This record gives sequence, C-alpha cells and structure tokens, in this order.
Amino acid sequence: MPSLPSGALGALDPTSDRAVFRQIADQLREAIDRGRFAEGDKLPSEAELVEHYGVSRMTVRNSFSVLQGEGLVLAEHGKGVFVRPRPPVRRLASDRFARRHREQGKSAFIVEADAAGSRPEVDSLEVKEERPSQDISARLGSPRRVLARRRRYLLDKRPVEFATSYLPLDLARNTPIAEPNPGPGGIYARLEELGHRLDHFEEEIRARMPSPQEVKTLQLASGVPIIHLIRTAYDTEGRAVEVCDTVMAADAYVLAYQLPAT
Amino acid sequence: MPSLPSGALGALDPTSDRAVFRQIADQLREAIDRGRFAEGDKLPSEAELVEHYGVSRMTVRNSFSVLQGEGLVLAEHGKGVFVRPRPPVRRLASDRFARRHREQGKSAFIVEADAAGSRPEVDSLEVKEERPSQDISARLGSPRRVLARRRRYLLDKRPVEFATSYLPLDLARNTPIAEPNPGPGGIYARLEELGHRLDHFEEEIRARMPSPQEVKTLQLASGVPIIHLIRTAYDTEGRAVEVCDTVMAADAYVLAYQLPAT
DNA sequence: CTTGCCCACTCGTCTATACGAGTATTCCTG
DNA sequence: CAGGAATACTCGTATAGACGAGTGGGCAAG
Repeated sequence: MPSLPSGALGALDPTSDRAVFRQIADQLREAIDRGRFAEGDKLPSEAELVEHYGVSRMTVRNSFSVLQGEGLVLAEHGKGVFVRPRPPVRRLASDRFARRHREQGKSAFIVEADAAGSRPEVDSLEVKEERPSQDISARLGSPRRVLARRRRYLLDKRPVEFATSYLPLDLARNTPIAEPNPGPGGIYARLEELGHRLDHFEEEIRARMPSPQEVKTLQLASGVPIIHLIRTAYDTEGRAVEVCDTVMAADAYVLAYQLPAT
Repeated sequence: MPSLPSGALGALDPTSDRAVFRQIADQLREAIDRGRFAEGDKLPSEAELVEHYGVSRMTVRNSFSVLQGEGLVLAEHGKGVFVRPRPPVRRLASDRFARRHREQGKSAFIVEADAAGSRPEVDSLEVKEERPSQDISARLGSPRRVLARRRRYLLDKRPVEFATSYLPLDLARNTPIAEPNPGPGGIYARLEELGHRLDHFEEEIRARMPSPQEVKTLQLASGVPIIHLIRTAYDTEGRAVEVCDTVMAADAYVLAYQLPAT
C-alpha cells in the first residue's frame, strides 16, 4: 500500500544526472500542472515524501524551496505546503485615466473594484512635502521640493498595490491636491482646474523581485515578483506635472494597452 | 584581526527573534546596497562566513539562497558568489511598430540593438503550421489552424526574449509571411500589402517567475522574473490578424508607453 | 456540554559531516 | 620555458539528528 493517497508521484531515477531534489521538484510540478493537485490543495507532507522517496528531510525541503521560488506552492507553518491559489486578477486598461472616466467622488481604483465585485480599500494614506529623489527630480524638471501622496490599495483585505504620486510643490501647495481627499475626479481633475490641462502620459514598466520592505508592505508570498510602473503626466505646455511611482503584486495584475498602428 | 578583508559585516544579535540566516542575509544585502560590494564583486566565501559568524555552513548557504531568490546575487560553481551585474536594459517604446519605423530589410530588433551598440542575433527561427492553443485561438477568432513563427533574440550572445507570432492560416499560407525571412518591414508590412491595413494593437502585460523551460531558453539566473507580453494586431475591419506571444527576461527590459490624456 | 489541556502532526531553524565537481593556482617534470 | 599533474579552494548535493513553534484534534475535567 502506497503511503501517498493519490499515488501521483513516481520513483527516482538513480542513474540520472539530475539532482534528487530536482527530480522530486519535477514530479511535484508535473503533478500540479496535470491537475493531480488543484489550487489550494495540500501537497504530501515532508514526512510523507521522506518515506515515499527514501531521502532525507532536507532534500525534500530543498525540493519545496525550488517550487516556492517558482511561485507554485506556498508553505504554511503548522499546516502544510499548498498549491498557491491564483488570486483574481485586476486588469488595468491604458485609458483608465481618460477624462471620460473621471467618476464623481470615487477614485478609479474604487470604481473598478466595485464593478468587479471586489471589496476595495485604500490604506496608509499620507500626504507630505519632501525633497525628491534624484530620479523623481529629473522626471519633474528638478524641483527643489515636491508634494508626495502615498497610499496602499487592498482588494478583499489583500494588499495589491502601493503608490506614491509626486508633484512639484509650487504647483500643489495650498491646493486641494495637498488634501488627503482631493475630491471628485482625483488629482488629475484638480490639476486641470488649476489650468494644467493634461496632454499625455508616459508609463515605464519594469518587473523584478521585491525588496524585503516590499514583501512586507504587499504581504507577498515568496516567488511573486512585482511590477514597477512609473507614470509621468505632461500638460499641454510639455511640463511634467506629476510622477506616480507604483509597485504592484505581479500576481494580481494584467496591464492592458491599446496602441494605434500609425 | 578580522578574517574578512573589508570588515563590512557586523555580528549577530542572539537576542533577536530574527532567524540567524536572515540576519546574515540582511547584513549582506545592506553591504551590497551601500556599495561595499559592487556589481560583479565576489562576496566572502561560505567558509569565510562560517568562520566570521560562527555558524554552520548550511546556515550560510541558506542566507545566500535568500539573496539569490531576491535576484541580488549569483553563485558560480567553483568560483564564488557574486553580486549580480545589472545587464544593459532594452527599452521598448510603444510606437515601435508604427509604419514610419518599418526600416528597409532589417527587423526592429536588429535596428534598435545596432543603434544601442549591442550585437543582436536572431536564433532558433521556426515557421510551421499548427493547431492553436485555446487562448490563441480565442484571440484570433477561432481559426482551426494557424501559422506559428517562433524565434529567439539575443544581445551580445545573451538570450533576452523568445517570441511566437500566430496568424490565421487562411491569411498567411503561401505568402511571404510563411517564409523564414518575410522581407523588409517584417510581417506587418506584408500584412498591409495583402490588404490587411493595420488599425491598432492591443498589448497585455504580465510578470511572473519563469518555468524551468523558460529558464533554459533564456538562460535565466535564479531570482529573475519574466515579462509576458501578448500583442494582438487588428486590421481596419476589426479582425485580429496576428497574435504575438513574447517572453522576456525582466532584467533586460523596460517597456515604455505613451498615452493620450483624452 | 463546554472548557482547557495535551499530544500529534506540520513546517522552521540549526548543527555536523561527508563526498562530489568545477575552477584556479602552484609546482614539478620534461 | 612549456606543459601537465597535484592541490587547494569554491559551491553543489545529501544525510542524520535535534529542537522550536504553529495548528488542530481528541480527551479529560469541570
């Protein structure tokens, strides 16, 4: 009688050059891909795999760490190792900042999430004046000081995004933009009211593994990268009026852009 | 006398709740961030750290594996552990497929790389007819069969991108598009010559950790995510005429988009 | 029945050891 | 001096054992 209920896992190939822990990881990965273990399912425990394969516990743990690095599984202390569930994904359309989408009162995030049936929250709101970093400063035309608006976004209690908007201080000071809640249509609506008619945005997208700080802020599982988006807003005079620096949990987002073929 | 030349690393805090291997990883990470170890520098060897901290080798290795997972360091068998050098980054502008950029003869990749001073190569070119996957099929309007054009791109001998274009077979068969080299301006120029004037593109962007297959194809270091870009090209009649599925080494790319504020 | 404790099971951390394999250096030999 | 072998150092893989800590179920006491 096999000690593993499903018998989904085979035997090791002692003649193979491939390391034992990699062979075990391969078998687990394939079992997951084939659906023998579904999302959220518990994998065999370390002790069971030790017995099944006749290897030491560290070898089994090594296999799990490979799969964790791939973002495939999630270990929970005291419970087991589980196939990582894929969270619902938020789709960011490239026209989400178009004027026609500036809803009354609520932010784009809240409106979209409500429409998708998720419960959105905004968190750790912070507005303060700062000296900009070199990168931000360069993008904004080297202002000495900037207004920074930080906030974290959550969907169904799960943090998914952390963003900071930077605006030249001479432009934002003593305006509704410096208020925690800038009012309907957000800061873009306020900028236009202040005479800075927006012309276009530039977005830069990178992906990388998170820093420990980002892991903490976004409560990221290991093996989940982040998408780093930097958006610069330009007015019709060609001046950069805002830079928004956003870090997103990559497993929660798809970015969608529509481009003319001209 | 300290066994470590630089003395950049401190001592452990035995009263801390933080695991020893995490404390060691923290100190190494901070030393790297502060520039005590520059890009490409060799970190202290496992044996040196074992002696410095008075811990076992597995604990030191555990620290290194944390940093590897963050994409910060790179272990080389027989040589040492090194601060991962940041490769030159390729910037993909959103207008790279505009008609005005269709150069004579060469592909966009070759032209851009030459301009940036890198030595570009295209590799493992493959053109064949296939049955499309469910996802590709849905995007192309459910054709029974498609033409698939696969190729890998390298910069200075390093693979950075792997892409497959899919086109409905009825549209591409027995045309220059089915040739390994479709001619000046690439397949988009050929599509327009065939009467499919391009109207717009849609691009979807995701980021995730690579599969073992992708690690192999792109020769990815551990701790490097991939950017997955799916572009669909539409003609003026609203028909999807091509889907291009691209997997990029995330440390080699920045994607740049320009969006109107309308 | 409810409460609370204990125990079994889970993963987390750490030690000590052994051998293998890739790399670089040193040193000896021709 | 040139070439190659021996050596020392590097990380890679694997074992065996120990203790800690989080979780959940069962059992016993109230």
